[in-house]
Amino acid sequence: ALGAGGRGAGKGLPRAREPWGGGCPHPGIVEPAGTCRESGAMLRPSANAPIGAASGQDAPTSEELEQFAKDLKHKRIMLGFTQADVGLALGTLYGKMFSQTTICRFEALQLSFKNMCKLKPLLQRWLNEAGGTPNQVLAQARKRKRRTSIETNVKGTLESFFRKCVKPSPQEISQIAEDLNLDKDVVRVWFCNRRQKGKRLLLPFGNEAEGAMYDMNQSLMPTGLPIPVTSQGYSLAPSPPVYMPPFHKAEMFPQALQPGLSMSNSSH
DNA sequence: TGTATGCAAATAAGG
DNA sequence: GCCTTATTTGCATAC
Repeated sequence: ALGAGGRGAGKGLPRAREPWGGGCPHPGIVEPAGTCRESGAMLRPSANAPIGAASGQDAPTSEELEQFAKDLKHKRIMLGFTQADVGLALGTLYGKMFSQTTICRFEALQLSFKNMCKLKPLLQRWLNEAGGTPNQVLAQARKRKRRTSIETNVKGTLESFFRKCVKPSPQEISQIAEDLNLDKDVVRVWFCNRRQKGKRLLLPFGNEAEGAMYDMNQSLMPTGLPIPVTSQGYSLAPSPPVYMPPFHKAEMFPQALQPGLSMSNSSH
């Protein structure tokens, strides 16, 4: 199945790689959503202060994390492991698998400070034992549900449902899931995330006209294409799977939506 | 082929 | 059990 995930990724708008000292008030760690907003998890300690709230008593300083990330990368390369190897090893050795992406972001200091602190012990352990041979493999290395890739046309259909009703009832969700042959939870989470996205997209532009289009408690009148209706009374996607979201401005200025993106377009 | 990154699915926490 | 909000994590893909 083709996910919508990465098309266009890595191109023109690189996620700001805050090099632990950039313009952000919290230099170093890239915040998850990328803004410098003051979130508890994102609070970054001052250069020399130990982190208190981030991850417990002996949380590392940002300098320590930075050094550790460097060491990790260095040793990994020395030993001939790829980022994917490391992520896999964490799963087979310690029961918590990670993707190449996560390892990459750890090395590049692109995770939140809190997240860095959380992952460090595992990676530290791997680092300490990397030279040896794995002696035990955990059967269940993956706990997190595998990410579902929703096909583009199915997404289009979901968007159509969403435009008609942003908050379907559990029964409606079940029906939609059945219609689309998706897991009910996948549909439920999709609507949650979609509502979240809608709100996020509205923020940078205040309550402009587009904002008025979005009411969390109201079904929306489709503004554009007619939407076919199933026998159950739910609309089906219009044949063109491509949905033009009502938040055009946001789409035009993704930096504003991805706070992690730097307007200065820092390159890596 | 390994790494970097946009977008969004999944999860955590609190209500 | 479901919601919202915040955050973590990975798929897909460009480099």
